[in-house]
Amino acid sequence: MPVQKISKEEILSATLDAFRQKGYYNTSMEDLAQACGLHKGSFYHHFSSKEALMKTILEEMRNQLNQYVFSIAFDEKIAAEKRMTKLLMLLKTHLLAQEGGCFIGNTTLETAQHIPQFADILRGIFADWTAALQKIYSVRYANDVAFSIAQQTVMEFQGAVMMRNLFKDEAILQQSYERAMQRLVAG
Amino acid sequence: MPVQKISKEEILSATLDAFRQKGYYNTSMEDLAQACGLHKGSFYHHFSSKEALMKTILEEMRNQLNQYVFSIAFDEKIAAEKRMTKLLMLLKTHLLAQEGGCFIGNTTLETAQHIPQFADILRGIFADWTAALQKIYSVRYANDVAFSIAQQTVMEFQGAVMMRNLFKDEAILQQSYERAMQRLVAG
DNA sequence: GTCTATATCAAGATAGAC
DNA sequence: GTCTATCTTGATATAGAC
Repeated sequence: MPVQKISKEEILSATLDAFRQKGYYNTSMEDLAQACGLHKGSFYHHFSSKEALMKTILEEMRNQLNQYVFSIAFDEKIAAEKRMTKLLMLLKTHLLAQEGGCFIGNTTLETAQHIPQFADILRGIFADWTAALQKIYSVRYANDVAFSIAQQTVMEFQGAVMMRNLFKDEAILQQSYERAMQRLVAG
Repeated sequence: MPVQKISKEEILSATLDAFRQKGYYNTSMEDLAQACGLHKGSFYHHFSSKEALMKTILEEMRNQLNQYVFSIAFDEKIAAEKRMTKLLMLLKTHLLAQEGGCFIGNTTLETAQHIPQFADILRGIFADWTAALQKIYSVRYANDVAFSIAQQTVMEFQGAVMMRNLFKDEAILQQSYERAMQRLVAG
């Protein structure tokens, strides 16, 4: 009898990396299977389709971000600046691990226009993200202003990741982090 | 003898729209041919491959942007605020016409990591774009600061287009335009 | 649960008639 | 220059042995 080569969590992690590096449409089921050390046929035992896999990854990503990253914003025992630093650092760990761009941003641009299932989850992630930053910025600004600045920080992050990858210049991302922080302490 | 159904310019324009709406990998040669009112086989008479077509579109886009959009930034006879308004308005016309996101941003995220030919042109476009905004911001800031703010404006634009499309909210883009302007007049 | 083999289909690309 | 027909490849997905 065959041995279990890989767990569900490992599959989600390995295929997430594959998608991050090559994008949704340009990653084949063959690529995904190989990333898991499986043969193509075996992969279908775990996920019935590429779309089903991606949907699971997106839902899992949303849960992880809420549980481990965005939750920090609401911990009022910690100073706002500290919360911001921590949140920005963790965003990097969760969204920019390994090579490739921001998985959430890439997937949004590639699929949100024509795969409503994905768009719904992605909207949820961006809404949670914005709400978390809004919570932090709200120590300095009225709620509506804080929301607007939070949105700006999210947008700038997305653009910064793109430019960082295109120009291979880590400083671009770093500067956008500093601006996010300045809006909190200087503003 | 058959009639010329479509000119090179018309092909570039029609296929640009197709790519904008469905992305690079998710747009087939069949899609591209149909967008031109041609049959698949006929399309190869004009372009030898999808990659060759996209490369031509990107080069043409770079020329058009320089000629009709970015050039405005260097016209010192016009007031800086006026130049900014005009440039932002024209960016919309050239990059966000019709449905779909920002053609340049989408193509960058989808292809720049693994198609160096495209990455080179895209880097050129973003460099020109940043230099144009830097020129305008330089009426108020030292050159290095102006560069940094220009970069920020580009990144925010990219993120704003993404969020606008995801949330179907035109105001998101409008707000980022206003911030780009405020950095020039308030700062 | 994983493997090999295969069915099915769409995509990129070419050939030759008109 | 455009058409139809076809080749070839690669991708999604399934079947059945182990």
